[in-house]
Amino acid sequence: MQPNESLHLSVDCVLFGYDDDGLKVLLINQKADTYAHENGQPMSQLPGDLILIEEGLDEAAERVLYELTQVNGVYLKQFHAYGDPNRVKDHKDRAWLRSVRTMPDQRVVTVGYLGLVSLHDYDPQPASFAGGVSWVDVNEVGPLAFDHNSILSGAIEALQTQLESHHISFELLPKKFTLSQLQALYETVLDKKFDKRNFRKNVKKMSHVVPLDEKQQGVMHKPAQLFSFNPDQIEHD
Amino acid sequence: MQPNESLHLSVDCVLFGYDDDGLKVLLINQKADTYAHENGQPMSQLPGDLILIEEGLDEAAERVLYELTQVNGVYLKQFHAYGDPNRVKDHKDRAWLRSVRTMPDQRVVTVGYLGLVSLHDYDPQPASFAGGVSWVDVNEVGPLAFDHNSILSGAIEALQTQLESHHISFELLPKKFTLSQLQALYETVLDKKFDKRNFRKNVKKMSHVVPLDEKQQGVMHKPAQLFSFNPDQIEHD
DNA sequence: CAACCTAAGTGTTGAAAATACACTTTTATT
DNA sequence: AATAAAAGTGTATTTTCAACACTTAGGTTG
Repeated sequence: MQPNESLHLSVDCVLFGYDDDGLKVLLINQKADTYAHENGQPMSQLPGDLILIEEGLDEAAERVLYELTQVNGVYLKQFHAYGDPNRVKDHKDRAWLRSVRTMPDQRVVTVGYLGLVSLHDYDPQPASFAGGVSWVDVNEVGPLAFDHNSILSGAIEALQTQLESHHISFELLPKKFTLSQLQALYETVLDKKFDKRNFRKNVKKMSHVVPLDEKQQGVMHKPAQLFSFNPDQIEHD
Repeated sequence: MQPNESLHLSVDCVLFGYDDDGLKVLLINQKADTYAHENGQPMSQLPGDLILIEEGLDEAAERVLYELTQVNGVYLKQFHAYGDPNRVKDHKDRAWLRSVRTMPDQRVVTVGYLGLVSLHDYDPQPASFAGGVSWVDVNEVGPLAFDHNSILSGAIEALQTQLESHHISFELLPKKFTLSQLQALYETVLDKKFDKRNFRKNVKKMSHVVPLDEKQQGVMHKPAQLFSFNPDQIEHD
């Protein structure tokens, strides 16, 4: 048996929020005087924290997300573990770590969680106990703390591969949505265009997308049929 | 900041080995007097161990696999982290843990790695420092230590989803293989039948499967054309 | 209230891919 | 020379995918 030591384990949540404006990710902004870039810009990071000693991983991700965003019961799934021994040893991160951790030099392995919410009718007012919080367009995310840029990349990749296979698009849409919204979501996440008529043909084959007796209101064009997602109808392979 | 404590982190390797006989998984068998089921049968488990304090996750998986199997340089990829707080607290596992760990009551989170080898021309002579080692058909695996049955299930699922998308079938085949072998591999792993002619049509489209100037020898039927895998030819999406 | 603006909604056709299916060939063995 | 065993090969049909443009409904404007 080799020598070994304990280490810390954290979860980091990549919470994606979607609205007609695009795909956003929830970031925490620290105060500039405690945690900043070389140029003085305040540091941003993914919401994450150490797990408690008697807590499962999924449980920890749920708790951390709740503590930081007041959001409960959203789709949340593990996608990858990040364990580079130096991932929390970068100079830029040291001062802040010393200010919040009792053992700032301890190695930390983190498990990345992918979360999805609709910014429409499920608008979380993220309330962090430390620092501000903001939704940032995924294409406009600057340098983040630790290895959070890699974690974000990993999450985007996981989102893309799972979007089609795992029926998770609905987690990002309001409860009632139009087919155009669904198409726009696919186009945003997968970063490619779809043909409107072909797209709608495919949706008609999905038994879990059900038309409602209701139309869009207050738009200055032909109002669209509203649809909703029926989770009971998901056909499992 | 919540109270928190350190914990242990391990890697567990699900090393799949394939030959004409089917898909196998490498298990470690403990001695019956130190680690056994209620009925006295010796306990089996996946090869895994605690990671060292200055070691990355991939690095740890490689090392642990090497120490237990003498196999180096095989395909090895993280697929899931398992962190149930009670995953090493089961009665059946306690005695053994106490015999090998300095802190047997410490919580252990483990990261599962999926490994692939060909049992043909890459036959590892697994040499474990503790207990025997054996290849077991994936359909004949009995109850394992800890939560290793779940980990194995997770690995099989990951293998199935990645087989087609990640060009990993070749990790399981000998360097030179026939199309019938390739087809049998697909049928075994995905547990479904393919039509011979259609299967071969699809393979012809894969530019990374290249025919050799060589035929099978010593078989009492028409000898098959041999193929090999050219890693340079993989078309990346 | 008529003209206009905007996005919704709708079918067909040709190309490509997937499926279903059975006989001939080559080698080793007897 | 006959036999056994798996290798190897082509075509016709069905299904899926891809490309493409006009009409409709409601709101706003003049």
